[in-house]
Amino acid sequence: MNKTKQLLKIYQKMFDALGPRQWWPGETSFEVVIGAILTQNTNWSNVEKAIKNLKMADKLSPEGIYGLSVTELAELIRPSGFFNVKAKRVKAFINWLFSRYEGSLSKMFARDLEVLRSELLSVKGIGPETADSILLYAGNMPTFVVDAYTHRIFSRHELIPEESTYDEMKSFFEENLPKDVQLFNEYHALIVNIGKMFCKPRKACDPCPLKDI
DNA sequence: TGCCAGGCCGGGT
DNA sequence: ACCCGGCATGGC
Repeated sequence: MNKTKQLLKIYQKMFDALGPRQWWPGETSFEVVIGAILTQNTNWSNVEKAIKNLKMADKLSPEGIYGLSVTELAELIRPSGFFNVKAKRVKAFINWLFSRYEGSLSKMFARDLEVLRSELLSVKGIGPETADSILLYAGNMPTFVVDAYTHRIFSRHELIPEESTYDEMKSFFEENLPKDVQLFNEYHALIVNIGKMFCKPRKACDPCPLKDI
């Protein structure tokens, strides 16, 4: 069986197990961008509290965050953990957004995918997963998001080498799947949800929906 | 009650 | 070019 068929079969199994995920949670693309930074190595429920704080303070906008000091921002996003570093990272992104795109996500997303991706990676605090999450889930651009669950699930099933790098895994999916935003969106969402439920660190995956691949 | 969560950076080797 | 410690809250 070729890799494309295999990847689509896995997708089907996950979809059959969970149904559509409707990702990313968030009312606006800006909320998705901020959530992408805040969720770095952090449980989503904690991020929700931080987002809620920003909303209650009426600061969940480029202008709102631009007007906050790093200290004030850190206090609002405290529940998301690593709040001091994340406050700097969010501010770094916002400052860059204003200097490069006049504070406009629409202008930012009007850019070519690969160009924008490398620009995002140049912002301190935005790494490959955060950049790809922003591009795919806030910008609807066809880039595949890789994360810890992707690595854990696919290496355990011996579909990729355990020592694979981020870019190697990203290429593996992009080269063997149709370049389809909706598919990339749903595929990653399913991986994360399957991972949360069945693929814990140093624990057996049973009962794993992908058992007999 | 430790372990884990949708990473990334910077310094040391 | 890797490897590792640091960053921190909240849920189970």
